[in-house]
Amino acid sequence: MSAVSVSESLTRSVEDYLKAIYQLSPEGRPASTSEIAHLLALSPPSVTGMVKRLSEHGLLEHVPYRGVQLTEEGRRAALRMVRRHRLIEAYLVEFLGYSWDAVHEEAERLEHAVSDVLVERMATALGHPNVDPHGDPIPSADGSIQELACTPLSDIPVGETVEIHRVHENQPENLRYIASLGLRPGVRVRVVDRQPIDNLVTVEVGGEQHVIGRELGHVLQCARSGGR
Amino acid sequence: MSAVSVSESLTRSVEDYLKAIYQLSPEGRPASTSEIAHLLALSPPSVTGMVKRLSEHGLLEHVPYRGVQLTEEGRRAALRMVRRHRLIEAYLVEFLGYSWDAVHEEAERLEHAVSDVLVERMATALGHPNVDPHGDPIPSADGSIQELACTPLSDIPVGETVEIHRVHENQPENLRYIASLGLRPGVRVRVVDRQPIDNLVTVEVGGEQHVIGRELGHVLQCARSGGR
DNA sequence: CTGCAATATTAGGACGTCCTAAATCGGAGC
DNA sequence: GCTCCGATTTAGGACGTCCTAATATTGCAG
Repeated sequence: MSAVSVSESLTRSVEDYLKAIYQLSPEGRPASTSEIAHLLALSPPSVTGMVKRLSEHGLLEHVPYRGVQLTEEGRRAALRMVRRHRLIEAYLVEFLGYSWDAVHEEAERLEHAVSDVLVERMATALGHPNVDPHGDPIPSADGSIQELACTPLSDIPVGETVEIHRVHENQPENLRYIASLGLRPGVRVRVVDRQPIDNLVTVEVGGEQHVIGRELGHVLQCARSGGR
Repeated sequence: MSAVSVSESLTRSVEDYLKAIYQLSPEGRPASTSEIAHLLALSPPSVTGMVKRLSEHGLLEHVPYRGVQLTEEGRRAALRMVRRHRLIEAYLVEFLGYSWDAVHEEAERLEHAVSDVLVERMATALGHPNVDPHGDPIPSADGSIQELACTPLSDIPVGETVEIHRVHENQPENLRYIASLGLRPGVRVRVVDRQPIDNLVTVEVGGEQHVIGRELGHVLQCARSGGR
């Protein structure tokens, strides 16, 4: 009844809404109008209006004043966009010399323009990677995604050594700063100190020590279990 | 006064109109409303309306009932799209395993989504080619283009041997047929016969003979000068 | 339990793009 | 030189997306 219609060519706006709602709650918890509006840089009334249209099309469910949830069909469409976005990012870094701070903006436009065929060609050229340059998992073509358990660096106890898995940041400037500290997915860091106020964490990475603030501490998502 | 404004982010539709008008008359002869409407698969009134808007923005000049011509600014914007389109086609064929009949549709969408940076990265990866997979010249980044003199195969006299330079066709089905005859840019063919009625031309290519009709005879653009 | 602040929705409007139907123009043939 | 057909433009309207201003709801604080 709904399986095919995902590919009935959604507009660019619709694709953005679905991806935003998915990103606000991958688990399916309702997302609020204002969260969506903030993420998409739109006014709340615009979101209310679009949400109404999308729920009529069966892509999400809207309980007025209570938020929206993707339907199964909406979730499929959203994951399709996430897959495109992350594969495009990976491709640009691998084959076209992009740095990780520049790929987001480019992918944000390309994800609406590439065909399924092109996406799969890129995936093949890349050897079907599981993660993008920021460590975010790439959903498979059939819509499954494996979110691996991560802990924000802010929550790692002093003395522990962890591996950075994901860097949850899109702003180019911030990404360049993070890279300048030697922090990127796959790097191991040791928490050597924590200040009780402001939750400042001192980490050792590649022989250097850096102080990490609250925001960056949540951007850096780590795997705690020492074993690879 | 107008040099910068080309990059003031034109909409997808506007980009399509400019490219269409350029393609209808690279030399700058006026293009008619109905020609444009036909090429873009729109109704003539839609074209009239858009043309009015574009001429107010200084991208073209419209003399009512007499057709439209691109301004210098409009021509620059159009050539930018042509460059993107043809480089994307070349890239898809070279690096992502596309065949020449599949690239047009993909490039038609991507040309609106890629950044200037990405276009230049692709050009670099390709070694700054002069022509796309159909033999069409790729405008340079500064907007110059070298159209080389071509003669339709239909106009080649019997007995002459020529090299195919360009294949003026977008339809995948037709392109596959053309390829199946061994006809593509760079191939040499000899005209062995011509029927006076219907202008059917018999050519020899790769040891085989094929009869070429009027339409295909104009699709195949050849270099007459025997040299190289 | 009531009232207020925060959040969400409705009302009303703009803009870009497209359409069909109706009017108008321009040139070819008489 | 007039007439008429085809090309073009004007008129009027739909749709998707967005906005601001005004209204409604929710839930918390007192």
